[in-house]
Amino acid sequence: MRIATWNINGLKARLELLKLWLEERQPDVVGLQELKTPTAEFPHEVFKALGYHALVHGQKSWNGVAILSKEPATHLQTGLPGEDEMGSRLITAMVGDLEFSTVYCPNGKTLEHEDYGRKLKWFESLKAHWQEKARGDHAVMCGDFNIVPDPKDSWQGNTADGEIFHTEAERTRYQALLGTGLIDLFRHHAPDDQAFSWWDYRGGAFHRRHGLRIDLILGTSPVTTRLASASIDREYRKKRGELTASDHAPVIVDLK
DNA sequence: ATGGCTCTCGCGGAGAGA
Repeated sequence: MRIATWNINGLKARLELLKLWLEERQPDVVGLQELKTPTAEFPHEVFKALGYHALVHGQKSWNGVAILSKEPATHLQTGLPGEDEMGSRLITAMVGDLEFSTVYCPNGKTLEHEDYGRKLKWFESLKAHWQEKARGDHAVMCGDFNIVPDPKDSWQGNTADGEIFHTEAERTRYQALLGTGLIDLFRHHAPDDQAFSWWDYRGGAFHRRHGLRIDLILGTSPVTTRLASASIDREYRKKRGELTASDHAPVIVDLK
């Protein structure tokens, strides 16, 4: 079973590249973030033609998440309880025996901005939500977490510690989420690799390897026993002909 | 030291992203 997460930075802008990627990589389940599209405008027929069902929690202009799956999924949760004012950032479904949740975590903007405190609170809500719900043994939470888990996950290494995305306060909340029983599957598979999932559009960051690993697939312990491989699909961070890329690459995990 | 690019909305230029 192939699962994946991808912040596509606008569904309409990325639709043709997303279709190419689905056809080439053939994931069984995908969490998408930053649709920037209202739920009612989601083009279900485009994905149906490629063999995918979709569950969508959209919004005009910003945010928005969706789950694509080859087999029909059973919807479990739309939106993070108590955090509606933060926008459309969570959707969860059962796909076969796997509980699959995808999240678009708040950015926070700057340490001084009021959104930073809201980001920290949102993570506390996410942890509480994940902890209080009864979970199946096999559960995955994937998405754009907007936190660099470890200095190794930043091109700047530990020199970025203390900056937004790299603060103790953010990392403490991320660790608390893991404390509910989640494991970073890429890191579990490749303990020593430095690999990034996001590169700034500006300044040739991608080619200079100035990136961050902020797009993660977390899984419960039973999921790690099924882990066959984990990778970041850098090829799809590249422009393809006239098709522009997102600033995020897809992350892919294969389960036995 | 700063901004460097791309997206959305909507028709000019601003806000957001990370």
